[in-house]
Order: sequence, then structure tokens, then C-alpha cells
Amino acid sequence: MSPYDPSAFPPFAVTVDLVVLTVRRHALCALAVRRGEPPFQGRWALPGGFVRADEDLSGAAARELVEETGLCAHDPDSPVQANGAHLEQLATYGDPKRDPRMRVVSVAHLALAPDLPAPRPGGDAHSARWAPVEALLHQGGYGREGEQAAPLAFDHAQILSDGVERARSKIEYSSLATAFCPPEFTVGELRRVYEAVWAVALDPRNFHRKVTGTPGFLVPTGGTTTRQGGRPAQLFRAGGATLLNPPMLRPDA
Amino acid sequence: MSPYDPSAFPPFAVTVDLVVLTVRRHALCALAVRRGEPPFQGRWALPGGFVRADEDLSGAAARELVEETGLCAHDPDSPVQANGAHLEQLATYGDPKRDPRMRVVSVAHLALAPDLPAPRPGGDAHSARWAPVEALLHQGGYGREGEQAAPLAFDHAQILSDGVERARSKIEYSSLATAFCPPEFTVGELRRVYEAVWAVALDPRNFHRKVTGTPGFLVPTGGTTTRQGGRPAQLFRAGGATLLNPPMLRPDA
DNA sequence: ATAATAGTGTCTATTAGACAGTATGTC
DNA sequence: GACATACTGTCTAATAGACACTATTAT
Repeated sequence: MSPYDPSAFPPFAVTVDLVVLTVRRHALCALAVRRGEPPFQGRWALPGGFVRADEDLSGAAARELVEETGLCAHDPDSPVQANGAHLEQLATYGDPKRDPRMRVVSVAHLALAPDLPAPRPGGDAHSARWAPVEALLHQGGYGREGEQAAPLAFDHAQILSDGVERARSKIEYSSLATAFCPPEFTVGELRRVYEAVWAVALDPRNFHRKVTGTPGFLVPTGGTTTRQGGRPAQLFRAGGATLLNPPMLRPDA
Repeated sequence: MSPYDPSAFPPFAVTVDLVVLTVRRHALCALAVRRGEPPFQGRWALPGGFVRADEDLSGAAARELVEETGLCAHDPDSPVQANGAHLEQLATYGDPKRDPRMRVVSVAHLALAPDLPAPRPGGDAHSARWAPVEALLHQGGYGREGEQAAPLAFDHAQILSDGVERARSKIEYSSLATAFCPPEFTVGELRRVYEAVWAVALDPRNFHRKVTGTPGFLVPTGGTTTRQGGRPAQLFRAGGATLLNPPMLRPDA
């Protein structure tokens, strides 16, 4: 048998898991679903599911995103724009023991979305919620209602951690932070996205000068809003540039 | 059936494909193997093979690297150091039509190695060679002996292109360029790595000041060499730092 | 000597960050 | 009025890039 002969291959199941991030109440939050069956019954996990026989990997990720959040995928290429949400492949996890039942290889994807009203519990999972990533990652922490938070199922804590780090580093040199904003947003709202994702405070004046001075990052729409209070702020939408030059650099780190 | 029940999964084959890069004769080169059987018989392809039933993804990639190049993997964690070579996961390719025989999902890995004497043809492939990435990617080009270069098999041109772009961007903000160098190297040799990978010319004086001034990047070994001709150059080895601060920035791009 | 590479010093234009100060809303 | 946020201007320290210059080898 040649090693290139696929008629003698070990059997694998292939799934997609989703790290869906958003910014709510000044905190970076991820979508978590409660598992309704073993293994890890009752524990929180990342949304995901099997890749179908005729389905592309990014197509499967987009389908799961629709099922869990209602966000519709438009462009099947990667990166995928889905109702203003960004979807890209993150990494693949294939430890032989990561699922106790059988060999499952999971192609994790990262999705960034603006603040959504509430998760639809209509999908596969019994319940779903947005939780701050710190609460999901630090298993010794406590949830919003004070309950002890159990670690995420499978290797999902590792996947979530990798996704958060990808988002944190990618908004430095790309315009991806706008994926956390509604179609029209102010400089202050964009700054609060950076502050939530990086968990730092940024100087509003230098931030304003920097983002408005980076060509292709922001395009003024002409409108203004006072939804943040204070002096009316210009509204912008994301410009065509995907790579920022110069980049937005995280303080110290 | 629940979508979380892996007893009813579509059958997948999972492979690893390798983008093995090195710098030879001032050019960025990749390892290519000639396919000995259909499909794409006689065409050049990236080395790779099936993931075994009890094998980790990075373990499978390290095993393929050993089989093709003789580089031994030491640390099974990622990123893996293999005899001075760097190994990391690149991306996963799972288009339903990417292999005409059946559904194959390939987890591509990127390996960076110092200049090796010659590929061992002892592995699976009938023959193997180092080829400049430009020759492999531009299908209309011509090989070293003047023959018309056919495009790489499967979607391997896309995989190679993604791997090259990953390497080009990652040496900017990490110390990964040292993976292309022997254990001890001079600043000039490191500069020629950057010049080959980016295909640019760099000012030797500013480059020297920059790399020696970045903390943790280079550690002097005390020795010197004249293997490049001219004044004897200090020998260095890679320091502990993996993230460069400040980064090495590509000119213009 | 000539040529090659290694390494240091210095100047300048640009930039990042600190922060004063002004503009324009709501209460 | 106080107070919030938006936005502009200016100063300074640090940096990137250009390039003059010196050092040490081989031929």
C-alpha cells in the first residue's frame, strides 16, 4: 500500500468549532453553549458541529454561525463577511484523546461580531450565552450569578485562548476591530473596542489622531451622533484597507 | 441523531502536508517531491501523508519531516524544534473536491530549516528536490534545466503560497529567521536570510545595529569566522526571545 | 594596494506619546 | 452653570533610514 492511497485511511470525524467574540459592556465576550449530553454533559463548550460530506470547511463554519447566532454568511471565501461579522480559520486540533469517544479532528474558526441582542437558544444546544472570556478561561472564577465556573469541555479552553490571542494581535495590524462595531460607528466606539479587547486604557486624543490618520481605515459617512453623550461625534464606516500602515500598537506588551 | 454524536459521521481522510522552506544560493526554496502515481502522476507536490490512528497532528508532521529530510523532531509540542528546524501548523485545507478520489482534509504545516546538503530520495516519493518558490508558484516559468514547470498537484500551490507569506510576515516580528541559519551564524548571514525571504536589499549597517540592539534576539558565542571573506565576523546563536521588540519591518510593503 | 566584509558614529525626518486647550452637545 | 465627549495643536523623546567612516581579513 502506498501512503498516498486513500482507500486505506484511518477513520476520522471532522468538526468545526467556533470562537465567536463580541464586545459587551466594555468586556470581550465569547459565545458558549451548554452541553446537553455526555461527554461533559452540563458543561459549557464552544459551538460547533460535524462537517458534512459535501461541505467546505469555511462553509461548515458559516453554517454553524448562522445556526447559533443568526448571522448570515455572504461570501464563501475566506475571510468571510457575514452580516458585518468576520469569519476566518483559526487552527486545527487533533489530539487522539481530545474526544473520549473517538478520533475527532476539529478545525476551529474565529468569528468577530458586533454586539448582538442575545443568543438564540433555538439551535442544537440546550442554552447559550455570552460570557466574558476571562470567566470562561479562568476555571477558578465565578460566573455572573456567582456560581462556580467549571472549565470548558474538551480542549475548548485552549481553542478559546488561541482565538482570543489571535484577535488581540490581529487588530494591531489590520482593520479587524471594525468587525466588532455596527456598520456606522464613532471613533470613541472604536476606541472602546480596542480598550475592551486589550484590557487597557488608551489616550482618546492620540487614538483619534492615529485612526483618522491611517489611510483607508475609516471613511466618514457625513452623519453624526450623540449616542455617547457630549459633543456630537462623526460617524464612520470601515474603509477598504485591511492592513493598517502604520499599525496600532498595544501599549508595553 | 444529535449533531454531537460521532457514531454517525461522514468518513474523512486526514493528511498532513509540509511546506519546508530553506534558503539556498540567495533564494527562498521549498521542498518538492515528484508524484509516482495517479492522480497528478509525474507532477511535483508538497511532501505529506496520512495521519495515523494514534498520532497527534504535529507528531504526524514531525514524522513526515524526518522521512523526507532526515531532520529529527525533539519536542512534540508546537512549535517544534527539529534539529534546528522550526515546525508549526499553517492551515487546514478541506475543499470537497481537492482530491479527486475521496474526501481528504489536509492539515498543512510550515517547516523552516537551514540549508541542507540534499533531499534524501529514500522516502515515499520517487524523487525530491529543492526548488525556488517563485519557480514552483509561477506555473508558466521554467525550471533550472529549462523544462516547462507544471503547476503543483492538488491545491499545493495555494498551500505553498500561504506558507511563504506566513514565513515572510513572521520573520518581521519573531526571531524565526534564525531557523534558516546553522546553530552559529554571523549577522551578515542572518541579513542574507532576510534578503532572500523578502527578496529585497537591506542596508548592512542599519541591519547590524538593529539586530544586535534587539534584546534577546542574538547571543554572541565568542567565536569569529571569515567564511564570508573580509574582516572576521562575530558568531551568534539565537537568543531566547521569540517575539522581537522592536520588530524588523519590511521596506515599503 | 585593492577589494571585500564587519562594525560604529552621526545626522535628519518621522513618529509615538504626553498633555494643554478648544468645540459642542446634555443635564 | 457643570460635565461629558469630541477633536486639534504642540512639545519631546525615541526611532528609522541614509550614509561617512574605521577595522580586519584575503589576494
